[in-house]
Amino acid sequence: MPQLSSGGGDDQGANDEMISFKDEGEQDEKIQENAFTERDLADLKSSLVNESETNQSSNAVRRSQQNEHRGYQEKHREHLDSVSKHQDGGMYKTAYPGYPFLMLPDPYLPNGSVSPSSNKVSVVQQSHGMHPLTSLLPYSNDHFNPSPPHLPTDMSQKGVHRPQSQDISGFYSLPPGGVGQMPPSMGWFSHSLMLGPGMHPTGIPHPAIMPPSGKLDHYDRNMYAKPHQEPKREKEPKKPVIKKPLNAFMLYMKEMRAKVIAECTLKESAAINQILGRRWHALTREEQAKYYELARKERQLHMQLYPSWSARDNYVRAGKKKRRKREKQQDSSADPGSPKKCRARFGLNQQTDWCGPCRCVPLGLLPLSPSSVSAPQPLLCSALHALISLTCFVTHIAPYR
DNA sequence: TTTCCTTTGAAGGCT
DNA sequence: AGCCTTCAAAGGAAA
Repeated sequence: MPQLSSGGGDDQGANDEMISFKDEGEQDEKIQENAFTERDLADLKSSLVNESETNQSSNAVRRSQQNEHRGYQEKHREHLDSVSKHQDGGMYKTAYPGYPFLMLPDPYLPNGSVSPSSNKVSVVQQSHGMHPLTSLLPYSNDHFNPSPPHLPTDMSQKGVHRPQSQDISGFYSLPPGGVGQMPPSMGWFSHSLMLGPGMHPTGIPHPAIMPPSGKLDHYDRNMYAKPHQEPKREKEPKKPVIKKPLNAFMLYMKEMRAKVIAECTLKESAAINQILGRRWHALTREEQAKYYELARKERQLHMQLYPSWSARDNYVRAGKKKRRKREKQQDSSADPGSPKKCRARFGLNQQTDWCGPCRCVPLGLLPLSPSSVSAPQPLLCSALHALISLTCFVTHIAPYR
């Protein structure tokens, strides 16, 4: 992972982003060619720009929380400034002044996430005595403890997912509602920078560690306990799963999903993701840069916490999926009217297909399923697509040109 | 209960 | 180097 080879603010990471931006530039051109109207763009941009205002006005509870945060933020600003200097030459302070306090949900916690636009904002969590600020930070530090009983001092100690530590087990004996339940959020800086001197970040359980079930509810505090400490367990705890760090788009999705759901009254994630994908392309580079930078920090912290982790570790379904894909390809080669081929044949973009993103005609209504489209039917499919595309253009695209 | 859908980006493997 | 595959999140739908 070359982009992580150096400490914060590494040039390699910047290069990566330059590449990304180059791609984005190409994508911007694509967008202009595609069916994105100026009105769409304006709406999207204005909505993005005004998001914070909207959030504030629409969520009194959160506003009060933010007021509460302010003092805490200022309290920590000096600390964070020094952090910025160490990690990024203070870039966050200058480029993204509020960065560490971005209300991004935890990228690793499926249940405890908190987002500015999310309706999952948990007042309950804060009522448990947690400082509200903690919900604003991008990482979880479920096991944050200002005075942990056993501080691992061995800097060579690696990934916390290894069930080797009585050191770690101490973090799980925190009472419910205490700091041990601090939800999503302590950011990339938290482990290494907020736990006090002597605390190595890799000595702390991390939210990226997920139980095999993927549900944090089932997160067992004894997961890391030595076997002899828990002599009688009906089942041997399975190896916890360390999730991939979220990329820029995933972070953006997490933040914006609730907003899109509210705006579009859609619930189907696939449709929402299509919209979010289009909005992502509509973002300016500066707006995207915020998420690229967050993602870079995610990767950096993830690598610090789990140096030996590989994305390959989670390729559990590889064999299964490969097999299925091969079978599908075989089916599709036998069936010239498969959806993908059909769409490709008639020049409908797989990603921006009008039938999909605008949802004016559910794809499911099209005769595109392999079972229903056979060799002689592409003509019908073509005609339908032409009709649908025309209708879609007239109703959704043309009026805004 | 499990898998699919749908998006973008990162990473790893293969050619 | 370029391509392909998988997985990150999300939750309803389908199998």
